[in-house]
Amino acid sequence: MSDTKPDPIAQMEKIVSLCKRRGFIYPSSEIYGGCGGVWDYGPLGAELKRNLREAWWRAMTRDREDILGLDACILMNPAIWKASGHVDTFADMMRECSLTNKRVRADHVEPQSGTVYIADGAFSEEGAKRSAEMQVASPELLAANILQLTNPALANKLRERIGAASFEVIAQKGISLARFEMLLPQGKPRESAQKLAIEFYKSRGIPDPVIFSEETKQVTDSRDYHPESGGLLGESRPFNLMLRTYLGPTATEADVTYLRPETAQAIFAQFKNVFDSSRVKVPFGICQIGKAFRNEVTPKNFTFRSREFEQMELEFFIKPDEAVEIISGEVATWSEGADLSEPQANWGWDMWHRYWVDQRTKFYQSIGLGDVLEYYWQTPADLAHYARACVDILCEFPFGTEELEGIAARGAFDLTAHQNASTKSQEVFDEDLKNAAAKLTPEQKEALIQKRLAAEQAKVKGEPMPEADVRAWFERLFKGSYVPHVIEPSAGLDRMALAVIAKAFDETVKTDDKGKSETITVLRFHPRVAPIKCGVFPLLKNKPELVAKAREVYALLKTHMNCFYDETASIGRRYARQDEAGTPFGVTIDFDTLGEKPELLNTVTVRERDSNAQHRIQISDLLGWLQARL
RNA sequence: GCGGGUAUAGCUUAAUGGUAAAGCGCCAGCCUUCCAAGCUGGCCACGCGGGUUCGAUUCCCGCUACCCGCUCCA
Repeated sequence: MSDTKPDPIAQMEKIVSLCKRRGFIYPSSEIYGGCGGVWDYGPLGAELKRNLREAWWRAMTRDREDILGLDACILMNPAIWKASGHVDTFADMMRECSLTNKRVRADHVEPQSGTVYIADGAFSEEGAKRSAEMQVASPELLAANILQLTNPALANKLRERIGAASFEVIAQKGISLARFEMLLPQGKPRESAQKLAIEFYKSRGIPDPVIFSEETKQVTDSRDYHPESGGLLGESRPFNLMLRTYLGPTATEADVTYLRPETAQAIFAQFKNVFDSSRVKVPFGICQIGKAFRNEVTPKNFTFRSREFEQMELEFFIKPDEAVEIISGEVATWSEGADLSEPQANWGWDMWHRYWVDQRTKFYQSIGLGDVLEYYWQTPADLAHYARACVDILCEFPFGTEELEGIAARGAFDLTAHQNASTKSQEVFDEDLKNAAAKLTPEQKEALIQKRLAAEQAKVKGEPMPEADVRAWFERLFKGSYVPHVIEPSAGLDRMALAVIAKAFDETVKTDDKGKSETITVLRFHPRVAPIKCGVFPLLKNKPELVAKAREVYALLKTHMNCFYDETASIGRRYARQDEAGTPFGVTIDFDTLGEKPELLNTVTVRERDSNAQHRIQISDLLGWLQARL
């Protein structure tokens, strides 16, 4: 492995290039000029993704007894997105601040009064001088600049003739015609706005801005300025990161629905069906893998943030801490060094949350990402009001350390929201709880209620639950009924695939005897996720016995794992090809296999990608040998 | 969404106002007894649209995509 930190941009370019060259990832719709923020997986990428998907699914479902799978549709009743809050947050008319680009809901701007400062543009002193000197090289620039300075009326005519966009392009080298307008904050002098205006024009590429003309005006009860920054707000326009579509032939507004922006809501919406049809008890989980869509403003970093992506989400439903306390007499909370290996009946949400962070970490270790992980524990200020805790599992990419997975403790927020919106109960009945609660004295019950009331008062975010609601909730609880709480590990499959590729990517420069050096690229995938597990090669192509034997070995292996047969070019080249595809093992059939040395009859060479080590293995042992290492 | 940059073969690059060169790769053949050997032959490109021009891959404009920075990320 290389020790030096490579240039991150060059590193990403190499990875993108390799991905295309070897058939991992291609730009979508490339022959038509592409499609922004969408990427397709080629043959190797599809295998890699499938391996990751299957590893996750196996870890969640088959390796456990307490998690069930679900495969819900991308299209759902739009009421789900209303209930989840997605529509409300993003379907409104939004206005964007011209200074800070912050967005506010158009109907949330309170009327404001005060002094407005306006600057009509600025030019660069140095730039103006320079363009005067450069008149031969750039007469249009000079013309535009001089016109702006000396004859704004004529400049406007020029702008009309060639169009604002062209004019802007010509003039922008030394001049910005952008309008700066802001409402002065109460008690701030005009100079503070001038300072901001200078910064504003600097950010538009003018290093030493001189403002053309300034004016001030008084406004009363205006809704056109950002409540915090004071910046002029742009036109209001609909803003929603959800992709809209129409469900039904008429395609009217009444038929609008959305491509899901996350898979999680389907799990909540189907919670009762799964619970009622599966004979499970809380705690248990429902997991799902599927596509989700977000109309991202800025897709970036290759596949890291795309508009269509695949999520792998688990909703793990647990008892509210109060229920745990009633049943077990105590609630275990996390402390450093706590044993997280086996879930316990007395675990509170905190322990479950830690448990899932631990479980997910083990998963990442099992696919070879263990040593590039970092964790970010959201502070109370970061957290959404309904969330109790959230940890981001981050991974080191060439472009930075970015989120792979979020593990949130969301309380009963989601199921409660759907219960309220749908008017269908999302409660479960817990007989143990009912029986335990029946043994409580009224004083003990009241103590539990008081404890909760105090906790509500101590909340950092959100309104405390009214006492009457708290008492009603406990009444249901004492009868054994509650809406389960949830821990949500939510991972992005495409990000995971990119992380695996970036982690595996390795380049070394090799110099041969003649002093000729070349760059060797190897994808050091963990064998478990490698798209091709094993290459099968006859040592030489023009010896029919070798080819026939190699085809035989290939046939033996290919029904058990993804193998690749290759007989062209030299054996070294074939190894190199597979190195670049990340294939961990290569099997070579040589003359000894055919019995040139009788003691080696029916043995093959297995070559390991990472060490170049070679092992002589009996063909009859080969499958087992390989499977033990995958 | 804003600002800056880039766009030539599968990949990496070159040259040019008169239709494009190379390396690597890939394919076929020969050869080759284990880490990108060699020989022969072959395939494949100026992102899209418009303008200027006798002629545009080259100059100009627009679009699209990607990269960088800002913004956003429920």
